[in-house]
Amino acid sequence: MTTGPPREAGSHILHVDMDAFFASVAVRDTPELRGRPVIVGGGTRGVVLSATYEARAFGVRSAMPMARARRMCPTAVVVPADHGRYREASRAIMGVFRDVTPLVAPISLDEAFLDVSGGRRLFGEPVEIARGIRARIAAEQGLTCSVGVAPSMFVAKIASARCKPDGLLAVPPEGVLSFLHPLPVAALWGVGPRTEETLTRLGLRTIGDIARTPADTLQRALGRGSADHMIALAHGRDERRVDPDGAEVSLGAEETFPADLADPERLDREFLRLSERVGGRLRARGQVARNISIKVRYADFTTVTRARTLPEPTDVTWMIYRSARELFAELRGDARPLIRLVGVRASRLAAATRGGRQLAFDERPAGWAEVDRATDGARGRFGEASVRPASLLPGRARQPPPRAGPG
DNA sequence: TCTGGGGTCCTAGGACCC
DNA sequence: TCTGGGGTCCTAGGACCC
Repeated sequence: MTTGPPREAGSHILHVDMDAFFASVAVRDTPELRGRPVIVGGGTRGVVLSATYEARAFGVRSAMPMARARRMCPTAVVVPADHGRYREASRAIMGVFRDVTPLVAPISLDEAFLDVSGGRRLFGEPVEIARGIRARIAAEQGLTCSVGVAPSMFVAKIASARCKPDGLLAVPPEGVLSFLHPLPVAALWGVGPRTEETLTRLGLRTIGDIARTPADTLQRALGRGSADHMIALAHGRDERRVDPDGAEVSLGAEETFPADLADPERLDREFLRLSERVGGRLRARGQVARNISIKVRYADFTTVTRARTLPEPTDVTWMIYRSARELFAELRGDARPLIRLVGVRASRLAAATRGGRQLAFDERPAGWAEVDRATDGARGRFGEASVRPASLLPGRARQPPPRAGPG
């Protein structure tokens, strides 16, 4: 999408990022937690999903294994995630954004880019808009956020990160290079630990160092695509526009087991369960997938993926499951026995259309699609737990999944 | 320290076609 | 009979983000 005014006219981009979002929602809803180190996360093999600044003072960070986080901060209050609450707060926050511009591109539940170039006459200068958003979110949600204001998305993103928590930082067009160049390379969006290490080996520590490095040196180290992209950013160039309706590329479900699994029947049931989730979500969104992939993570954490392109796109649980189990069966030959995680993903998504399908005779899509419709309908009326395939029912664990369609 | 679950994007290499 | 080159589709792996 290329909505919005041309770059030359001067874009005004906001990046709004909630502060310690999950943990802040927990503290807001449970006032006794205020001022204490709070960690959202858990599970036997969980990681930290969010931590208050009081917990971060002990070194606790997002994505850190919970066991390590508890050791670093034994006094922390650990609370389980409550995604319903986060979604609710997120909807309200995104609503505040959309009150000032239709050009809102959510990045996650707690983060979005806003193009406010067109709203200046109505809502004032970008910094005023940013102040207004922060005030409304504080008043209506009892939550703080940080906002970066800049001529481009990536500078706005870096700016919001540099003023956390509860901050506001505006970078004017003429200040972009002097803002960027002293920053460490890892501040660039897309530079993670690996790329940082590569850049460090080249003696490049700051974004300014990248800007001063010959292109071919970076291209040899990082590949042409990444190098050119990084050089453009280091010079403050970012052509991306705020795209309010970016289409999803894929959709998946995965699960890490409390203990590693070897039992083929249990693994098979997991693939069925995950296929159900993926199929249900596809159907709820009115989409079909052309490609199905599985992911298997072994006890030693090595991870493999296998994918297959379907002859026809599908949203039928049985088709997804059948692909998944075939891919897994092909993997079993050289697989290590203990498995930590399995996942199912649907990609190459498109809008579902009625009719016009040509499928092999033995695939019986109509029958299975009807099963899905009945299942989805019952779920809608009676809740998620009301309908499960027979092989997922308690006491039926040993029954193999069906091999052919109904009817 | 023992590593979630949701994703996106990029690269390399092979198959295949002209 | 010692081996082109471009384009497209596909898969696997990996880096990265929240």
